[in-house]
Parts: sequence; C-alpha cells; structure tokens
Amino acid sequence: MALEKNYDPSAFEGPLYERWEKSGAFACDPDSKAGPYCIMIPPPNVTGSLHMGHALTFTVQDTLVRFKRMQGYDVLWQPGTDHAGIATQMVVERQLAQEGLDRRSMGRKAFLERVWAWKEESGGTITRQLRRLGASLDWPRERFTMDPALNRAVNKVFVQLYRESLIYKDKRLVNWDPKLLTAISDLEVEQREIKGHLWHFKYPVEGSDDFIIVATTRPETMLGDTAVAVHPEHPALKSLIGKNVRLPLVGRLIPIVGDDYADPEKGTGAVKITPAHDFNDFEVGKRHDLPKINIFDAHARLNDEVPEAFRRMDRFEARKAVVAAMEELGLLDKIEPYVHTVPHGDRSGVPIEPWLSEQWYCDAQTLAAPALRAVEEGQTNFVPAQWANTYYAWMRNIEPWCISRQLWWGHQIPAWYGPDGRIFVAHDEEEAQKEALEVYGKETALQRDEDVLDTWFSAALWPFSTLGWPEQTPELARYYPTSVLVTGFDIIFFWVARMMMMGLHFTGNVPFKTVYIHALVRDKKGQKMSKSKGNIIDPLEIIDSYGCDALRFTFCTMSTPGRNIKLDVARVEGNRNFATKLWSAARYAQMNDCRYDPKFDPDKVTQTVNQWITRETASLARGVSAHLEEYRLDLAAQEVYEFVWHRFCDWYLEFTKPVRDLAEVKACTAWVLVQILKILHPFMPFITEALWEPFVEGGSLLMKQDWPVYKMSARTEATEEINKVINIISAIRATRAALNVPAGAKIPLLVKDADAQTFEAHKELIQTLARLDSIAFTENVPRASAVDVVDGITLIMPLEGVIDFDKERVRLQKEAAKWADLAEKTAAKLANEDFTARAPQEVLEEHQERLTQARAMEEKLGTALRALG
RNA sequence: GGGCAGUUAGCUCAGUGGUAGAGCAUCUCGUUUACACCGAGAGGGUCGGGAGUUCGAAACUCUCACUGCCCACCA
Repeated sequence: MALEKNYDPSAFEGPLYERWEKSGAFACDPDSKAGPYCIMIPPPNVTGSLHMGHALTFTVQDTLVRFKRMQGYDVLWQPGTDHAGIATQMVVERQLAQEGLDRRSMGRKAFLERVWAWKEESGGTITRQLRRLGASLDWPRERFTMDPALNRAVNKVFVQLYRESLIYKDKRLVNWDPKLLTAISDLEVEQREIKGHLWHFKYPVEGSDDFIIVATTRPETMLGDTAVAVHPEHPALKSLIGKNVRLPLVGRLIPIVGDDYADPEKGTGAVKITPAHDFNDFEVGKRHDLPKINIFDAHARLNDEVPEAFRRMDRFEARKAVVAAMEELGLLDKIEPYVHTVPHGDRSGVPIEPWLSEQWYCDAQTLAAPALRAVEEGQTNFVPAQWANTYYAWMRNIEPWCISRQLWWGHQIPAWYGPDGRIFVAHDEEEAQKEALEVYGKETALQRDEDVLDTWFSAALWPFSTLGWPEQTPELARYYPTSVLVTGFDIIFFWVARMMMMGLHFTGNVPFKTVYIHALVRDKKGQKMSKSKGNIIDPLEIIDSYGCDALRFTFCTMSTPGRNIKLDVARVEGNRNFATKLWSAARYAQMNDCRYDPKFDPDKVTQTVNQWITRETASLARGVSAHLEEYRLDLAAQEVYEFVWHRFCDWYLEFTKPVRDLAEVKACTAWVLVQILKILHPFMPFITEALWEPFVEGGSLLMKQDWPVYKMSARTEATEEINKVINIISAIRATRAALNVPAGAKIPLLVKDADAQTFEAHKELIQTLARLDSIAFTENVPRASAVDVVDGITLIMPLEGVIDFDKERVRLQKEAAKWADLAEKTAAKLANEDFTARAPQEVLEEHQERLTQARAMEEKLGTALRALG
C-alpha cells in the first residue's frame, strides 16, 4: 500500500482508534506475569465535554500509559466519569426552567429520573471525545461514581466513619449558597474582590447622649446584632465596656463587650457583632454567650426576626432600606468607598451567606494525620516535589469538611430518622429498620435524610471503589496502590488530599505512589481560558484542523513542570509540520523499497553512516526513556523531534541518497524508521501506527510492540567521523552562502591539513551535499581563494572572479578575531594559578585543548588571510 | 499578611557550576525527483537589578524589583 503524498490525519485517526479498541489492546490483564502499572483517570463530569485542560491531562496520561505498556507492564488505565452533583443538577434545573418547570414541584423521584435521562443522553459525549484524543483507556472497565457498586462503597465508608465518630452531624455556621440553596465546603468558596462601601453607623449608648460608631460592609446584618465589641485596652472606648446600646431600627438592648477580636486599628475601633451571620462574630458570641439571631431564610431574605417593615426583603434590597432608615434617623455617620473581598459560591457566582444550619461533617483533621505522614515519609511522592508543600500547608490546617449538600443528584446520605429525631446510620433501609426495632421495640416508620453527599466524597474513594472495594477483588490486590496520579494543581485539595485520607483509612495503603502535577493550559497570552473572555480554544477544532498527534505533541513539548502552558495554535501548526515531515520521510523510504527486516542486526552494519545512525538511535531511545521515567515529557518530545528532523531527515537520508540502492542502507533506513515509530508512538500514536502498517508484514499493531532496548557495541569512531563530515559540509555551505556563490554552482575544493582518510571515505557525500565538482589535497593556500577552517582542516575554494575578496577578507578577519578572543580568554584562565591549582583535571585538559584549537584556528585563518593578499 | 512559582533572543521556552541553546518569527538564497506543511544559510541575548560564595555563576546563597498563582484576613 503506497502512502498518500500528503499527511492527512483525518483519514486514519478514527479507523485506527477503532482497530485498537476492537483488538483489545487497551485491556489490562490481571493474570499477566508482567508487573502492574495503573493510572486512575480523574473522572470528568459525565455530562461534560472535552476542554483543553482535559486534553492536556489525558494526553500526558496516555503518553505514560502507552510507554509503560510497550515496556511490558500490565497496564490498567481505569476509565470513568463523575456524577458532579452541583454542576449536573444545575444543568438539568436550567433545562427545566426553560420548560417552565422546577424540581420541587415535580418531586424528587421525577427529578432524578430526569437527571438520569440526561446522563444517558449526554454521558457518551466525553468518552467519545476521549477516543478522538487517542486515549487508550480500558473501556470495558468504565465506572461511574453513581454505579450501584460504587454507591455501596460510599455507604460502607459513611457508616464506618460514623461509627468511628469521624462523621457527625452539627449545627453551626456554614457557607450557604442562597441561589443553589445548599451548603458548600470551604473549598467551593471563592474570594472575589469587590468595590463596595464602608458604612459608619451611630449606635446610641444607653443612659447617655453618646453614640458608639461602628463600621460595616453589610448594613443589613445589623438587624441581627447582639453586641458591640471593643478592644479591652482601647484607650477611648474601653470605658464603655459593660454598658448597653439601643440597637437602632430594632430597639433591642445589646451589650458592649470587651474582646481581643476588636482591632483598635480597624474601622472605628468598635465592631458590631452578628453571631448568626459572620464566622468571626460567631466565635465572639460563643465567648460572651450572646444570643444568635438568624435573620435570613434560605434565600437570604429577611425573616420574621426583624421589624415588620423589613420582612421578606432580599439581602441587597434590605441593605438599601437599612441605610435609608438609618440616615433618616440621623444615625448614618458616613459612607466610605471600600474595596474588600467577598466570598462567592464557585458554581453559583453569588455571595455566600454564613448561615446557621444543621449539616453532616467529616473529621478531616483526624483523617489527615496519616495522610500527612505518608507524604512526609515518602510513601507518596509529589512531582515536582514543591507541591508537597501546598499539600502540607492545607492538611496541617485542615477544617472539618462539610459533606452534606441540599441537592437531590448524588449519593443520598445513608441516615434515617425516627419520629423522635433519633438517627440511624446504616448500609441500607433494612439495616436501619432493624436497629430501630431494637431501640423502639416495634416497627417504626423512619424518614431518610434528604441530603446527598458532596461529589468529592465519592471521588475520594475512586482509586479503590473502581477496583471493586469493599470486595477483596484480584484487581484491588493487583493494581492498588496505583502507580501514579496525574492531575493539575487546582484539585490537590479537592481530590488528591481526600483520596489520600480515605485510601489510607480504608485500605491501610496510599492510593498512589506518585502524584504528578502538570501545568494548567492558558491562552497564548497566559490568561485563563474562559467563555466570558472569549479566548477558549476547542481541542476538537484543533484536532480537526491539525490532527490529534499535533495537539498531543504540542502538549508534551510544552509541559515543563512548574510552568503554565501558553497554548499558541502556531505551535500546533509547527508540530503538524513535524508530522508531515515524518510522513514524507516514510514515503521516501517506501519509494526506495526500504523494508523492515526483523532479522536486521544494527550492531553488524558495516557502513560508517549506518554505524553512526544506529548508535544515535540507541542513544535517542535511552534518552527518551530516562526523560519519561522522570516525567519530563517536554525533554523527551524535544529529543525525538530533534532526532527525526535534524539527524534522520536532514543528514542520514541525505547522506544515503547517493547509495540508496545498497541493501544495507535500505535495511538500515527501514530499521531506523521503525525505531522512530516505536519511540514516537506514546507521543503521536496515530501517525506512528499508520506508518507502521506499510513497513511490517502481518498486520500487527505498533502499540503492542516492545519498547526498544538495544545491545549494541559503541561505535564512537563512526560518530566522530560523521560529525567531522557534517562540520565540513556545514562550513562549506556557510562559506558559499556568505559569499553568494549560486546554490546551483558546483565548485572545486582544495583541502589542507586534512586526514586523507575522511575525505577518501566520504568523498561522494561531501561532494554531493556541499555541491562540489572536485576535491583535491594541497600543501599551500593558493591566492585568491575563499577559505574556512574546521576541526583543524583548511577548506579552500578557489573562486577568483566569482567572489568579492574585500567581503571575504572582512569575513575572515571577523572569524579570526572570534578565535583570537577565545584563545586569549582561555589562556588568561590557564595563567591563573588559582584556576590551575583548583579546577579538576578534566576541566584543565579541556581548556588546554580549547586553547590549542583556538590558536590553530587563529593561525590557519591568518594564513588564509595572507594568501588572500 | 503567609506561601509557591516565574523573570534567558522579537515571541514561547530548554539549559543547575566550566566557550549562552531550541522552536516559532525575521532576513538572504534556493522549485537538487520524500517533503515549499520544504531545503541551505544569517542576524539577534550585559541570562530582571544588586551583593555574596567560588579558580570559575544563567545556574548556588542573600537581597530588591516585577509578574502569575495559592492560602488566610478584611469593621
């Protein structure tokens, strides 16, 4: 089958993926004798679609997985999707709203049916898109976080943690999202900078005509104030401690308390205390035993605790009303513009409300201790290592994790309530009923907790729940702990930390040995991609335009640890060109009848160029392996790029053109090409697989081939010789270009001080690639010639009448000056006794050699200049 | 306020103690039968500033500046 002239990825990417998948090449083999290697996919939102962040992380994972598979490991890359509680529920609720429906009126059961239907409808999108990316996931093992089996794992974990008192119910202030009407965890709160105001209110002090002035960014909360705090040592205000103020608008008498929390430097030095609506005030309230007056309903509208005029008002409406009312009373002291940060729900985008409610909590502090130790002791390593600091910082100051959500889509909390409010936490209703029977002594109707768990709760179990836990499955025994977790730093807290906690607690083992944290994808200016900025680049459009391999290779070359990836389509285009180059080289090989011979022994080649390229190939394979082991995909990819384009195409194929009919050249060309396909496969799976087919017999798959490891004797003399030839040709080309010798013109070459052997052996090569019509040896530099010196050899091009000798003189002088400068610098260094006494021997030798060489160059160029006349 | 990164050619980035590199862009030349999504060549950098360690610093230490991000606080 002859290769098409042009590289057209769209012609083969789809069919090849199908072939891989059908062949079972993605499947792990738990019975295999090979060692296990396992990566758990960070499950994307089941109803989501592929964005650049996905494309990056899955490219990295697929590259690692394909490499390991070729190395002979039994690889499990576990696929799956996440139910993504809030995100998915929001999407469906938005759909309902368009139909004029809402979930509460349709009821829980009907709503959940609707969400499941949506999941069935859109759930295949992301997995189809993953296939377009070439992701070699073990699809028959696909899991979903709400699978019945995974739900059993969730219940088991919940029940056990409850019985260990590591999960409990508590009434306290939570981050309440008044739009989504659910509690959220600290991590789901996003601080946003807001240009607001600072209102100064005068509160009348009881029994005097004095006022105490408090400043606030949230005037509406004053309706729930139960104290004013001042610092116990505040010089001007401490005398007021113990007195009361009459809370305006409300008329309530509230105390002035002394508390360290009141910072004399801030605001007016006195601070209003609203224990039910501010986290700090809540603490102050506890210290002084203040009442907590909840003035908001779930929608953050004022409730019946406030004066009638304000009831039912939305919080922002109430703000205006309170300010207006205070102003009317003459109690508004002043208003200042004020920039401050306000907590917002990361999903809803509305300011969150600290709100008193009863929620389920997980004692993260207790669970964090072993998880911290595991990283400190190196059972789990972060790559790059500095991310461990981020992990430590958060884990050492971890707060209780609010795990309940007032949603319907998710794992419903396995807790049932008796008529007296008694809680029965059980694996299922039957078990709960049994417990209730013992307690009440009779059949009793139980009511299940309405709430569901935070999405990240089930995600935290992913590394073992997908492997069948709590059953002791062969998969669990074999693939857990997994080899590496690949993810972005943005979810170290959300996910990595929680998997560590749950994994250690329930399996006694870390969930992964390595956490590889990669960059985030930005636009080419380094800005976050977002819909509102309009700078989103769709990976599928890129794949359509340039092919999947070009996109993948771009991610690989740019995934330097510790840096963001500024994605510029120009880079993708450049890598598409690289793919084209490879395609074209393969086509050339095919046209010249280069067939891969499995019996070809690279160690036995006799021609110098073949000895050279086979050793270079071996060195490439070693380099790429080493870089991949260290997660330096960037360096690995760059090394292949350099080899394929600049060594194999630019030099080897050109070198062998004059002798392309020789059997050894044909076999060697095919061999190198096949090695390139193998080494490049993890990075560019499609083009390499497509090119594999025409070069080997028997319909095998490249992705199932062994990663190349060679036993080859060193051939350093071949490398040296070829490098010398390359230098000679490059020098002649540069001289020709500098002197405007027409590219088509063939010129004679005289050489001086050269070992005849190099020129004899590679005469044809040098003549062809440097476009010479003859090569001859000489003892003297003839007059009126262009000259260059390389590796001690003087190259002379008698070009009288062709070139401008003034120009040539300037060029040579510049060149000579460069070498003289180096010689001088090196000589000065060698004259420094501190240097000669302290530098290591090999560095000294290197400098000696450099000096000799620089002096020789200087001298030979001098000779050439003199000959120029 | 605390922390972590980054600062190297016009742009995007490699380079962790011994003569400053690549890709893209730019310029010159070139349709030599794999490739113009190409080939050959060239220009371009006081490695953010300062100090220190060292025979020797882009690299190590300190310090300053700027950029980005994370965490916390904000009356």
